[in-house]
Amino acid sequence: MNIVEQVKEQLKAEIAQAIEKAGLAAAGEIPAIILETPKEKEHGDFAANIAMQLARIAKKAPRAIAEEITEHLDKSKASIEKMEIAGPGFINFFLDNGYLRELIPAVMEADQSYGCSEFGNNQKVQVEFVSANPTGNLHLGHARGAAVGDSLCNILEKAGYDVTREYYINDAGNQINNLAYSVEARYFEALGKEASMPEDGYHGEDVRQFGKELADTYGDRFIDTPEEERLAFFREYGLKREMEKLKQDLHDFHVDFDVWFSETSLYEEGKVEETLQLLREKEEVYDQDGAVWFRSTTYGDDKDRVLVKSDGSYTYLMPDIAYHKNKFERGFAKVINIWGADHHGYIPRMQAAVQALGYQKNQLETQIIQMVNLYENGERVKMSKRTGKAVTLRDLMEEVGIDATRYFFAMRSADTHLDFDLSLAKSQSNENPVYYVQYAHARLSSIFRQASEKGFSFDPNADLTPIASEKEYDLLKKIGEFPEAVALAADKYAPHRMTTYLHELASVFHSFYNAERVVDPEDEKKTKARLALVKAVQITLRNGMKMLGVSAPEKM
RNA sequence: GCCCUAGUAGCUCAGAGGAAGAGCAACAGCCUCCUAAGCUGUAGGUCACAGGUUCGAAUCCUGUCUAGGGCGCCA
Repeated sequence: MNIVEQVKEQLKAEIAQAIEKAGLAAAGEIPAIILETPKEKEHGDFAANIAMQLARIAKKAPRAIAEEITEHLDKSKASIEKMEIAGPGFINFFLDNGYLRELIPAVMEADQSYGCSEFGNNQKVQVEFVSANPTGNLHLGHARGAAVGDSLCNILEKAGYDVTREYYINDAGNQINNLAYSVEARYFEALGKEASMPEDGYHGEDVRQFGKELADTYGDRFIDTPEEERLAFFREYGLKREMEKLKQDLHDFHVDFDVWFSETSLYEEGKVEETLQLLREKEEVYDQDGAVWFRSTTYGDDKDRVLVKSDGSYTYLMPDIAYHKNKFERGFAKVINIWGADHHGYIPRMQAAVQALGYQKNQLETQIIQMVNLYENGERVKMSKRTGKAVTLRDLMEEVGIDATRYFFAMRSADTHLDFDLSLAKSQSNENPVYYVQYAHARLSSIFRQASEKGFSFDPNADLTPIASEKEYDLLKKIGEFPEAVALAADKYAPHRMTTYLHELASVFHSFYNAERVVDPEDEKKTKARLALVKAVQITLRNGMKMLGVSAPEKM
């Protein structure tokens, strides 16, 4: 708990005591006291709505209650400077903000771990995200999922969870057979032979490239090999190359996984069969029309779902249930899936499956990444997956850059449709929100360069008493909110709360920067104190940007 | 038809019981001074609509309208 939270707790305790002393309510009747940080400056440093909440218990008008609370409050104990009753019965507290200075050494001490909290109690959490089929390039939707997923993982880690990042490789289904056929077709094509793409083939440039590679390396060697053998080779080759590409693209996007989980491994280890057997024993499945059905309606799904088709093969759901069983067996208290919007109808059946396996419904959390529409110069950019004509993650990184792409995706709540404005993201101007935050960091760095040029050395033990202006306190308040902001973002699975926070922090800093001078050769004492303050800002900003996978430039 | 998302300033979006918010765009100012990719100020709103719950609703409930998406023995 940092000093801001301590002061808040103290103030809450004093309010509770005042309520008792005034005889407004007995100790057991007092509702949880909430202190808000008002948006408006005129509403003080903290505001309490307790008087309104007590209206019914005390059977008095809220403003009268507020009056009595303030009369019985021990101002000396909670560094209260002034109290005002406002609106329907808010009590606005104006504090002596000197205590905020204590944040500076605390932030410097914590350094890279500033922002961490015990919120997650070291609970084991698994986040599965991206998990795109290894059959082509990562497109816009995957890019959004990667940015949101990775940022969420960083946030969860900072909030005190033990996080595993996982990618589920769909390397067992039909789509891999189609990949093999597609590679084959491109291979023949590269050799100048007649070749036709399968109905559901993959038309991407990458697959064409693989065909060329194979033709260059092996010549016409595969033309006479038996089809089965040839396809097996192409399948392996295609999968290997696709995975290399995926990993590289994601890595370059600053997204790395702890576990790459192969669907095939579930089959090889008999996990799929084992899971089906378990469901049968638990009488969660039944046979009908030659197929095996999962009674998902027991757990609120619209209809029962087929697990084994009448031709004996599994549906997609079956290995996926086995996969989730495996997740929980690895000891994760919570499993978070980040899925594309096209999977959203799939949530109820997966939740049903988790319950059928004997786990709690809320142990599985599914976040949906909504659709991304691309705009350029005000025009909607049309994309077609079939022809492989789609904007890829790689395109975005090259055209827009990693920082802007990651920031843009992290900026909006994930479960709403996103209009991605390419022109805006590419523009090197103040219209682009990512620069606002980065510029703040560059300015901070510049201050330290200037300071050292002018002979000031940064002193972590500087006397901080010169820090006393409103702008400085505003900065410190914002810095003090950081761990709470991280924990809240973790609690709501909402990375976009971090971009909001960083924007606010940058804004308070820019405002301070314009109003006050840090490096002042005339006043060494003040300069040293402010350098320490500004160092705390820099640490906070940098930690936040790192969570979003955005770089913190020294110069711009 | 059923289910999910959304509808808040001109535009893009936060806010999810407590005092209507940000960025961009518009308008008016600010660089002899640590980076003007910045700052300061002005203007801009029936929070889609109608009911309900509450001391209090953009926020919760019910219904309606509009937009997008999902509803396979595909993955």
